[in-house]
Amino acid sequence: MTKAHPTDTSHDHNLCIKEALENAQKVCTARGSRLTALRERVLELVWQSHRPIGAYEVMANLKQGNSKPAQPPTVYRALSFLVEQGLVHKLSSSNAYIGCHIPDKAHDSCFLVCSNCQTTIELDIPDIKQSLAAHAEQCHFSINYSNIELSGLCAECR
Amino acid sequence: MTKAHPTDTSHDHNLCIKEALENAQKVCTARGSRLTALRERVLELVWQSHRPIGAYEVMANLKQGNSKPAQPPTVYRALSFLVEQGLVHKLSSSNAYIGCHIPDKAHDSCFLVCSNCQTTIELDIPDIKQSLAAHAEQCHFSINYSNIELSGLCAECR
DNA sequence: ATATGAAGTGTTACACAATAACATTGATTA
DNA sequence: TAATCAATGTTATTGTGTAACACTTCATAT
Ligand SMILES: [Zn+2]
Ligand SMILES: [Zn+2]
Ligand SMILES: [Zn+2]
Ligand SMILES: [Zn+2]
Repeated sequence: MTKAHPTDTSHDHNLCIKEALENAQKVCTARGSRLTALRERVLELVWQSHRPIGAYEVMANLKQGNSKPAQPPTVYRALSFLVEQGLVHKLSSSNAYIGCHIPDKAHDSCFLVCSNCQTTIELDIPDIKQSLAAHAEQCHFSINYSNIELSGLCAECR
Repeated sequence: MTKAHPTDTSHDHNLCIKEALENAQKVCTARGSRLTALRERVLELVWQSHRPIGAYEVMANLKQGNSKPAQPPTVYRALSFLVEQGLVHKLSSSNAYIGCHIPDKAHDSCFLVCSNCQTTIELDIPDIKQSLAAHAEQCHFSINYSNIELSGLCAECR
């Protein structure tokens, strides 16, 4: 059973959100970390769409919604927690956050960001990591973290 | 003749700077773009070391040196020009800039950033790009720009 | 040479992104 | 229950980047 791509506009996104929240609960329970109401709410907001969302946008949504309004430190702390737990990734080229769909699996992320609609797909590509490590080794360089962000056009937009 | 790696602390860095400035002149002349005194000075400051430098650090150095002090927009404009011309790359994960050593050659960059000393090596890895493009194509995604930043330990630091 | 327009730089003010420091609240445990 | 630590609230500040407009410099055409 293959999963629908986020670029498939007809997919049931409520299911994406539901799964993400369930996965988060599982992951946090397993690790003994606390997914508080605030953190869960922020995670839900990050999962609003398959486009990266900025910290201040999250904050604005908190204010609008039924949640209590929050200041920047509150939002950044929640986001930091989610990133630490691997539930959310940060895209440094746009200072924005996106939910991870495989938070229970250790992986090196590779993001495809559509330059037209911002829809973002996360790929887990072990072979690329191997290849990069080999190249790096030739410079006597050992990799321990990779940040790969590719921009282009998604299926819908091209 | 192989070139010394930036991580080789005994290399003649004045030569790096000299070559970078010469290359810049060539590239700009060939393209009919203007490498003004300010832009050249900023490029020289970026090439101060093989570590990425922030815009505000460049600005501070301009103030200290014999150059005229400059405001943020001035510095950012110069940096933007240099990035457009491919003379400098921006590392988004650290909001910092580093000189390109192959500005005359179209390439997709891959950066190895030492997490201990920040020394950064730029690799041109066409095969990785091919591989990434192939993976992306499976999601019906076409890549037109890649940002790859790897952190780890360089030869000196590990 | 002089006018004209475009490109580059100066200047001020502001917007957006992130964190420091400290107070308060809530959960856990002795 | 008291003590303790984790989480959140609050205020202020730092860091990063840009908008808008004035002024200067350079290239080109008359
Ligand atoms: Zn979805
Ligand atoms: Zn992920
Ligand atoms: Zn050097
Ligand atoms: Zn380069």
